[in-house]
Parts: sequence; C-alpha cells; structure tokens
Amino acid sequence: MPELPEVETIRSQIEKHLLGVQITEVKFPDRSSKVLHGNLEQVEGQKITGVRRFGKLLIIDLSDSYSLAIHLKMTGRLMLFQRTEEIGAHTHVVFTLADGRQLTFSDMRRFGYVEILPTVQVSSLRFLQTLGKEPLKDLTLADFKVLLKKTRRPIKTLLLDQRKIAGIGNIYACESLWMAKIPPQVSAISLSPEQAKKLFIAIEDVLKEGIKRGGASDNTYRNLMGGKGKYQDFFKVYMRAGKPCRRCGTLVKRITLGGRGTFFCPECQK
DNA sequence: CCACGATCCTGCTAGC
DNA sequence: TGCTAGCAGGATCGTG
Repeated sequence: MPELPEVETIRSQIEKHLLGVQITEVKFPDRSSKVLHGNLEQVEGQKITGVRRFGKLLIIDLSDSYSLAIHLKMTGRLMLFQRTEEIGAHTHVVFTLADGRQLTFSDMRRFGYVEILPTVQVSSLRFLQTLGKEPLKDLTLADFKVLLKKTRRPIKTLLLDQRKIAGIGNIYACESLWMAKIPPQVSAISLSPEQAKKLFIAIEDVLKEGIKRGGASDNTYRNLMGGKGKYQDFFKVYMRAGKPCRRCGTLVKRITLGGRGTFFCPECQK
C-alpha cells in the first residue's frame, strides 16, 4: 500500500522524468468509473509544470492553471511507459505525452482517484483541509507531544489518522512502534516524554529509510517506472506474524486494532 | 471528542 | 480439483 515513502518515490520520479512534458491526449476506458473526477479532457495540450505531495496525496500541476490530484489508496499505480502499451484490465486513465511516452493510472480495487481541478482550488480539497502536519516536514516533536496528550486512543490508531499526522500507513506505523519499543495498543496519552521522543525519532528514521529504499512492495506497489521498492526486505514486524522478532527472537504477533492488521513483538513492545 | 460499522472493490486464501 | 465465502484495507460518512 502506498504510504508517504512510496508516494514520495513516485513524486521524485515524476519530477525527474516528466517536468515540462506536454500531455497530448487522454483516454479513460471506463468513463463511468468513480475513480475519475472532473473533466479530464482539460489536460490535453497542457504541460506538466510541477509535482507536489501532501501526505499520501500527489498533486501534478499543469501549465494552464489546472492540477491533477491523485490518491493511490491501496492498489493504485501511476506508471510511465516508453511507448504505447496495451490498456490493462484495471487501467482507468491513459495520458499520451508529446514524446510518445504514456503515463497510466491503474487501480485494481478502484479505491484511488484522479481528479482535475483549478490549481487555486487544490488547497480547498477536503483531504488537504483536514490533513495533519507531516513528519520530516512541519511536524515538530512539540506538536507530536501535544497530539499524544489529547487522546486516549491507541497510539497506533492515532498514527494512522491522517487528520492528525500526514502520510503514515499501516507499514510505517507498525515498524516505527517496534523501533521505539512501544506496544501498538497503549493509549497515546499514556506515553512518557521519553517514549514520545523515541517514537517521534523512530517515525522519522523509518520514513527516511523507506524513502531511501524506494518504498515497500510487499504486494502491489510499483514505482513510476514499474519497479518494486526494496523496503519490504527490511521489515522488522510488518507481515511477519509467527516469525521471530529480529531483536529478541520472540514470535511476532498479529492483532486487529481499529479494524487493521497490526504486527508487533509482544516481548520488546511492552 | 471518539468508537464503531458500513461503504467502495477484487484478488487471494481457507475451507469444504 | 473446483467452487465459494470471507477477508483485507485508506478514507469518508453515518450513527450512537
């Protein structure tokens, strides 16, 4: 599932490979798809002038004061092909570029979306209106401590709440809690100042490492060039239920927390 | 404010 | 072997 490091990987690849490129044609095989929002035909003739990321949301800015807002959710993929590709079963949008390359958006589960809107309206998107501050950007340790103090919810549930903190998903929540040796189910308010600091640093370290490895491709994630990330090779607990903890050897447990699969070491994290 | 459940969707898997 | 029911999950929305 694409989280901050995965979306950032795609963002930087778009910046490297697609700035200044003109979109000559757009096709959407399934016009009625709920994946599409706005009149996407408007992209035709426009150039890609910039690419931004807010949490897990990608914004591609275009030359005619329009922008594309793209959320990959669970199984969304944004991929660039060197030449015309056969349209896959789950491809919802195909952008043909002036140099013959193709940029495609596909999403098996159709949870993701592609929306076109005037650039000035980007900041009014509901997702951005309610999005919390972002680690590695504007979220400070002091901010983080304030968030923890305000709720009795399980710490892991708080980490996943995009309205509180931007960009963390299931993988990086589980991994950072393991790194900081904090049980996922303890209430946020119960963390000591030392634990808060450890967790804040762990979140930053885990996200940085994820970006460095090009994200995690435990199952469906692919980067802009169709390649896999490498961070799954470094998972300490995520998707490792029944396997030994890499720190103490105790078997990793899987529980459900807030309806989400949650992995942790019952020995290290208590 | 928060918890919980439903919603969207389809590939995969466990179970028969 | 082959079928099917149930599960997973990011974000939103409704209900309590």
